[in-house]
Amino acid sequence: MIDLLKTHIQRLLNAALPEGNCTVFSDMLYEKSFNKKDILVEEGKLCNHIYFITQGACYASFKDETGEDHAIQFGLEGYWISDLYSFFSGKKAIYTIHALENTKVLVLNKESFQRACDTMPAFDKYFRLLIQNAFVALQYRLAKTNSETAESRYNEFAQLHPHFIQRIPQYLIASYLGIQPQSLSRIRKELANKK
Amino acid sequence: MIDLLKTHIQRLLNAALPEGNCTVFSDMLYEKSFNKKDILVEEGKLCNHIYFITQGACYASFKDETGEDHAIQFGLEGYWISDLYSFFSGKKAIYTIHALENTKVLVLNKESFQRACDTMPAFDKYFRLLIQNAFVALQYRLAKTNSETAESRYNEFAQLHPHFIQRIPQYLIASYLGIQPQSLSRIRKELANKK
DNA sequence: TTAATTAGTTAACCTATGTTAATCGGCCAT
DNA sequence: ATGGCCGATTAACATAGGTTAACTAATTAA
Repeated sequence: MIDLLKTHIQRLLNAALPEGNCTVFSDMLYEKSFNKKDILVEEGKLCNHIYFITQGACYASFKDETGEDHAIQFGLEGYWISDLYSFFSGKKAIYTIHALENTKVLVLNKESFQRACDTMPAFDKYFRLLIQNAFVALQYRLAKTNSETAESRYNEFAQLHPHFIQRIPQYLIASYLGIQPQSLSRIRKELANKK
Repeated sequence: MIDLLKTHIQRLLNAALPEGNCTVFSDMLYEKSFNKKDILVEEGKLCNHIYFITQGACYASFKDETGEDHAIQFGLEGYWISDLYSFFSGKKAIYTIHALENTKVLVLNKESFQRACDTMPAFDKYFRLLIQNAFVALQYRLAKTNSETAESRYNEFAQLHPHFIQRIPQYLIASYLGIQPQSLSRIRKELANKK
């Protein structure tokens, strides 16, 4: 199992992984590479995998009724990304996941995920914590979306995710914040003037 | 264990609960009553419980920088409600939970929750499914918030949650949708005119 | 029962953000 | 190298939703 993932797990669990677990889990994973602009998961198809990004950058997007895409999640090295709706329910994906750069991921399929959770308590706990944290963060993000201006959301985003600001195109950050790229451009201009 | 909860669990698991589990779990729960306008969880205090509503209605709200409250979640009979940020992290709650009606809940504290998950696989799976579903639904809700008009969000909400429309005051529904009560009033008027 | 408070509605006006369109620079593909 | 795209910026104008304020209806408290 690649070091980045092992570190990630141990940091979240705040404990070392049993050596045996490491080996078993490693065998469940396989590496896969994508080129910039490749599709990792496509809306309308099944998504039976979750991806741990070891190199590169990705984003998940949602297509609205008018055909516009809206970014809902970004991932860089050390992030998991997937369409969890499809992964958990077995139904067709509602999001599309794109590679923003040449990207390498570790793939974990659903059967392995189940088996890891069933047979290794450390992994069960790890994935449980992951989704708990994701839920809590998402609820907070929605609360902010419903209560603050785009300017304030951009500031918070930039402060919380400086690495995203550097590597994700601005039109996607705008989309993630729920505004148009022109609006983000305007907001950034006003922020620059304020200083 | 009250029937409503047992049914809820069995429906989500799509399987009957072992009889022994039922008894053990029942002993972990205790019933608590709140009057209309009581506070179940208060922002800034610890929240070491999750509540299963057996009667009544509640909502969780978030206080923004200007002191305004924003509804982020509703619960009726058959819903769990809590400040999961505080519950999982042990830090101070960021939300306040209010009783909208005289309300009865089953209380599950953190130690019992842990023990139930550790000792009874059925409960482990149940709570895992709960939070998975909640995450997926929340992500979808955010996608809609970022891509649709208030009118469209209200329509979807009303269709998805007709029982909420009946029992939750309109100013809270507006807040949940991220708009002002006056705006929801205007939107409802326009919808009525369209027909 | 009435007074007082709270929820909902309406309307006039305001503002943040959307829309359209034009321009510019950088990058990719030939 | 160069032609064509794509992302970012800017500006003028449009609009959904916010704000303020008044009024009415419903609920609560006395």
